[in-house]
Amino acid sequence: MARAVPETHAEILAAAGRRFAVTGYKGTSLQDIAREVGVSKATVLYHFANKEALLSELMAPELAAVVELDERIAGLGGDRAQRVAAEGFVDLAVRFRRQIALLRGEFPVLLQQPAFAHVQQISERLVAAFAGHSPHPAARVAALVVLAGIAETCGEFDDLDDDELREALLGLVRRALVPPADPPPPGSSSTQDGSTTTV
Amino acid sequence: MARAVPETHAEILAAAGRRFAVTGYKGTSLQDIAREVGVSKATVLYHFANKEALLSELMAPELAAVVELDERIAGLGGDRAQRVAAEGFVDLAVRFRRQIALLRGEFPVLLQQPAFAHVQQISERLVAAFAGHSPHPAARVAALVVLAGIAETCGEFDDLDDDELREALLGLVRRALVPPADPPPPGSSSTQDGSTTTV
DNA sequence: TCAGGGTCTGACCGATCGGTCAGGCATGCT
DNA sequence: AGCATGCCTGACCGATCGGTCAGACCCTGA
Repeated sequence: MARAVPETHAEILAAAGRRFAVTGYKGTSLQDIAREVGVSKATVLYHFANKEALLSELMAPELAAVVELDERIAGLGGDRAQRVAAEGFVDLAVRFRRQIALLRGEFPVLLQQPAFAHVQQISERLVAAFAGHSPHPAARVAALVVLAGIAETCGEFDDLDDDELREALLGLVRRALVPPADPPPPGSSSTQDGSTTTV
Repeated sequence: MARAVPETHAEILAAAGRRFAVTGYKGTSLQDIAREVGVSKATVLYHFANKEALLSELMAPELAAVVELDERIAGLGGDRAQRVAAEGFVDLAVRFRRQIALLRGEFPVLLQQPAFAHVQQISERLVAAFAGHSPHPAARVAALVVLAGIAETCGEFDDLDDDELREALLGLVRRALVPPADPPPPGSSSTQDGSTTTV
């Protein structure tokens, strides 16, 4: 009531971000968002075509950054692709950790929605780059686990500043990922492949 | 139609598992489950008090295993706790990867439900054990990322058999987690702490 | 033959969801 | 003064949700 300047659009966006972060996308109703802003649900739908439009406008900067990282990786060979992907992804995770946090546990749902259709393919390419384009189980498992783990948890470290978190994540990635180097000999399945990581 | 033996209970449970795995807990309706079995929704609610009862009966064995792991870790010091937790958790992840997969992206929601209330505390203790009870950011970040990453993705490696997956996960955990050993000197924030992991 | 319990069902309930719509109310231009 | 436009609203829509309930259909044991 008595809204000086029609900044309602931005207020709705901010409220949606806050609610999504707490109760998730599917778990947040337009009514919830409207209540938090202090307007009617119809007003939310006056400013945004539908619920999904709200989400994609909220995620636009992050989406653009991911697309840009994907383009930077495209065409790079195993070794360089892995390094660029790892450092680029850690950077995104740190910069956007608040926004990523609000997708907690909703990646599967969101990737199915039209606005995020191509993100599915991008994330697959990212995982492949993390694995250094290696088909070896150890490389693939490490790549997916680390990537998903970072995406899922980067918003939880409120007590760390950006530099501390980046440092910790980069260290983890360097230790965890297996170098693409020369593919291990097939046949023997349980070779103890020691340590030697360091991206 | 023409149900020889009343194995409906088990069929509903199995169908619920399948549906939850695809569309998630919140994204699956009792109607969906009933349709898959070929019975009415009322039948589902005849065999199970409510939707949550369905989930907790579905997860009973996994829950028991996690509780048992938690008890095994209790009272162990940093070094031993980390090794036991890591190997125990990897073992659970491999054994129950199908069941864990059906919780994809629903851990936050599920942990809030009464039937899973104490799992929240258990998982916190597990993360602490993964970090070797170390407060160092590198240890905490590695612990949470790896644990969440494994939980989130262990159901995705359909092409790997149990031994292959266990091998890959154990390798990853040994590389990624930082040993609790002697706590690093506070003050300097950006020490390159090399490699040397091996749980 | 009949009673009773286990199994299953359609019809129904209140709540909530995302979304639509006609209209109210200011403001500013002509 | 009259009119258009932007912003906002309450009332309403059909769909779907989890859950309830009275009764129908078997099978079994007395």
